[in-house]
Amino acid sequence: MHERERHRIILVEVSEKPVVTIAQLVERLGASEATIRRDVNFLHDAGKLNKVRGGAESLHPPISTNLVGRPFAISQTINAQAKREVAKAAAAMCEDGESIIIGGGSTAYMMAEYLKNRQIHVMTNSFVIAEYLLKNSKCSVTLPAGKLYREQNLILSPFPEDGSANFYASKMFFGAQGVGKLGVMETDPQIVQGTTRLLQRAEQRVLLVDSSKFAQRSSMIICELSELDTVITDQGIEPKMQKMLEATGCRLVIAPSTQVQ
Amino acid sequence: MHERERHRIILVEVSEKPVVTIAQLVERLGASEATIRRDVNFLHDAGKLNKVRGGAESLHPPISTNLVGRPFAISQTINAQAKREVAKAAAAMCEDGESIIIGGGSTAYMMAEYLKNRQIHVMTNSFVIAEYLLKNSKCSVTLPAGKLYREQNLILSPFPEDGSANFYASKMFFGAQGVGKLGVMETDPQIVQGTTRLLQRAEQRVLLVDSSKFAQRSSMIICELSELDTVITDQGIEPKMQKMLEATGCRLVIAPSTQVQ
DNA sequence: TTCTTAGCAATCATTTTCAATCATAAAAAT
DNA sequence: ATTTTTATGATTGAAAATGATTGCTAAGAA
Repeated sequence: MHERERHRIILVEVSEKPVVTIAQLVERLGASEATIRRDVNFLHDAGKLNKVRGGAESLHPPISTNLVGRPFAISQTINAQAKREVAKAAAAMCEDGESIIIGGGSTAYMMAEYLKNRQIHVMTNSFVIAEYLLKNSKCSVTLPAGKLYREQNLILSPFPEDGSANFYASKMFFGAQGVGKLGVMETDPQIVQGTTRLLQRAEQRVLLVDSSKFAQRSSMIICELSELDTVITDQGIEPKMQKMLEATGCRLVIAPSTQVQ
Repeated sequence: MHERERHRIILVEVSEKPVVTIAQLVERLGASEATIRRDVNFLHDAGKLNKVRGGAESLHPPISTNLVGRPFAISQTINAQAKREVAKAAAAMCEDGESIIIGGGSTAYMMAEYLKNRQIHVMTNSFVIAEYLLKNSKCSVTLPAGKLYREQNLILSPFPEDGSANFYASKMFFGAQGVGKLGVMETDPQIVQGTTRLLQRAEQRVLLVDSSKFAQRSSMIICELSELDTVITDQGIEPKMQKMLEATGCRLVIAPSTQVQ
């Protein structure tokens, strides 16, 4: 196996687990311990991962270890690296002093990490985002009214007068279950309702989806593609899908890869 | 198991339970007692958790503070104990399936601990109560809309349409800065506004104050004593104050002392 | 109070991990 | 074809982590 190939696999392993041991990597890659150590040292020097005694860990350790909803905890780990790149690009679109809305979804959640050292007015219906920003940032945080759903970690309300009507944001960032020609899709009708209500409070709508979401379909449409201002995704997006998005008139941002190719 | 992995798991355990013992962690992690102690010491030095005799507890305002062996002033300790007794008596007033509102204040906050194993519909403008109930109980949790204030850990909104209008509760439990002949008092006008708005959504109003609050005064009146249905306090209340309260027609509950004499 | 037990830090032996070194094999350059 | 460079694997002494033991202290019970 080639050196680059090993590096690539090591980074994937590291981004998916909080920590991998040298022994695990030896097993996974079939190389000697010495080689793995050299690889880990190299990637560490290159700033691609964090070396710890006994193995390596991600540069971005899971920000909230005390996640409540299992489904949420799981969805956070798949495609973690791509999601992080997307989230980083999204955070870069914000300026200090700006007012933004962040919706649910694990990609949007990762934005919180990149807003840590910023001063932004954030409205969110995601309880974990609120919790993280409250404890780790200087951002001001505003919540809509509603019931707290454990599985999705979202605040949702069946009533239209949920207090979000007084909020205005220049941008809203949100994730989704799937994206197709017909629009942006979610599974739960309550999530759709909560998201669309927030969407009306924002001037620009920015969709955050890792490229795997273009293959996903779901049952309920949040909004049409033409209603979006920007879509941020990772480099895995197919040219066909890229063309389709651009045809709808929305700006497509492909987050730069932070991985070794 | 890897060191980082242990640290991560310990932090999860600590954030999920009010207090976790060394023995529990030994069991959970399969490492020796010495190692666990070293880990706990490390995390303590790193400021990630609070070390207590026999184990570790969360850094964030632990609902159940270990009374023994704390360098707090004795009066403070007694106050905490009194608050806990009051909170326990308050929780005993609730029945499963009931809808209640819990306001801010440290006494009300302690109620959360006693609602852990209950099934109650709770609306609260206290972020920490919401967080605790979401993670540790089966209660359903509903929030009003508003901005999150870090110092008070409260959700407050200047707008009347904050989403609480659709909620109804049989009882509202709330604390206060001080209590006098003129009524229940608080310092911050925003807190007064938020509390009074919630008070209107409840059938019965239950005030939770440890007896030291009868000596306190403050600048803004939340409501008059005659508007209260019940006042719960501890055994430290003076007979004079007791008479005054009973004269207003509200029920006075003196929480039984749980302290060993 | 005094006694008993549980918790804790310090110590030491053992095991694991690590970086440096060397030797070999593969690849590249001459 | 030969030399040079590079990558890999094995070895080794040092450093770090772990687990068991011990003596001490604090908490709780009698």
